[in-house]
Amino acid sequence: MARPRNRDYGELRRELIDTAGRLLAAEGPSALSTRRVAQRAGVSTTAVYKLFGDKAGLVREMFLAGFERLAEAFEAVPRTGDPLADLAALGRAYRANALSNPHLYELMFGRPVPEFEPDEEVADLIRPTYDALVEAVARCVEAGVFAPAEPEDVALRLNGLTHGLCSLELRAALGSAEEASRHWDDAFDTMLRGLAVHRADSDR
Amino acid sequence: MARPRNRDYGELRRELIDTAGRLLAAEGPSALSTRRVAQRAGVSTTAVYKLFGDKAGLVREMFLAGFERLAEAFEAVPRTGDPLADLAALGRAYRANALSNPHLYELMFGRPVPEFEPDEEVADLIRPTYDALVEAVARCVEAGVFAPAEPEDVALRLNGLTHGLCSLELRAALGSAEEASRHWDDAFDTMLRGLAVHRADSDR
DNA sequence: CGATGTTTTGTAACGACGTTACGGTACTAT
DNA sequence: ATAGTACCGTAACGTCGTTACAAAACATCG
Repeated sequence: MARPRNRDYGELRRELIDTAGRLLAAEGPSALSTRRVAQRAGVSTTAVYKLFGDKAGLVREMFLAGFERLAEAFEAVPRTGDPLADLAALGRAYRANALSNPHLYELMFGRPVPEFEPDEEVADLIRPTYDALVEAVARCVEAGVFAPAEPEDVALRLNGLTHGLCSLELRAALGSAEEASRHWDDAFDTMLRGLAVHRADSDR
Repeated sequence: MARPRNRDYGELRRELIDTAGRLLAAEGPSALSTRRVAQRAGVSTTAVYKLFGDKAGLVREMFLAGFERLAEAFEAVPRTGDPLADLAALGRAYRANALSNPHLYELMFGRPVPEFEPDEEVADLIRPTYDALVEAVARCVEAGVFAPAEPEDVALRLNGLTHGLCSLELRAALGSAEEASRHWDDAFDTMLRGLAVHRADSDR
């Protein structure tokens, strides 16, 4: 004697997340309000709270959607016989993803929305994406392209550099697109040269 | 027939900026409201608007105060005969400044307050601090410690890495303080080795 | 089919925010 | 003393996140 069956909310969920993403991209973080998202999707604000609990819940889903996109971009990177080239391709994929979803990137790796802070569960969902990087580094070490080192440590260094460059580029601190590409290439060259096995080490 | 003399507002300005900084550090970006800042300083919200125009004006001053602190930290780094050591010391000063003023750092290099975006004038005030880095790099190149390169380009690479590492550490992604220090040292070692003149280049 | 009880949802409200209009207060120059 | 201007606090407007409440929708049971 009740109404136990919930309707399928998957569609509305996706629609709201999508709407929120477009709103964020179009008008920036200050436009991302539950009211406006609901209004754009043609539902009441209550619906948002029913589905996501609060604004942080909505932002959390956007956050996860962003990581899904990044994971897809990583999976699209082929695994060739050249581990160094694969690693560089991962870096390019990371950069391209950041540039084509700047606001989502800020959401994922900046701190623009004070309502939401990633928790333990979210961290677990993110880890596999990071592991792809670690694994690419491990292949470089195994192939003898890199000097022996802990892949996790090297991945962290590369991640630091990559995130820093993304951050600078999104702030337009890398100049034009061509200049930026040059900076990326140079920075990666430098870092990879530092990681490589070089004769000087064995000479001393 | 008037009241032309303006009182000296310097004190109240500093007090408000300071109060806002402490509020930001204590309770995060969401607590940074003109109302609360004014209340803490014991004045009316109108005073804030009188002195800073709007909230963005206040945030702008906080932003500049943060850069002043960073500039002071940079100036405290001595200029020894070892340009490489000086460069590393600059990196450590940057890191220490970020860690001791995390919210201010977010304000300066993240994007937590959507109300304020640095303009041209602010960029000019910041440049000298960045130039200190460029100059330190130039000394390394001149001394023959680094392979010949444009100091601006190399500085950008180092800035990218440094900012990326700060960003990761502020997100607690670098582990304990000791682990983080090790990561910093390793990352800088790697990058600096990549920038150094090494025998392998001339051997080929 | 209709009654029932739960789920869903829109309306309206609360408190806090940024911002500003307004009116009173304080003070200087005459 | 008075007039006129700078200053400042109060209160308001619109918007925000969030929630209480009541109406509506609907699956189950008689």
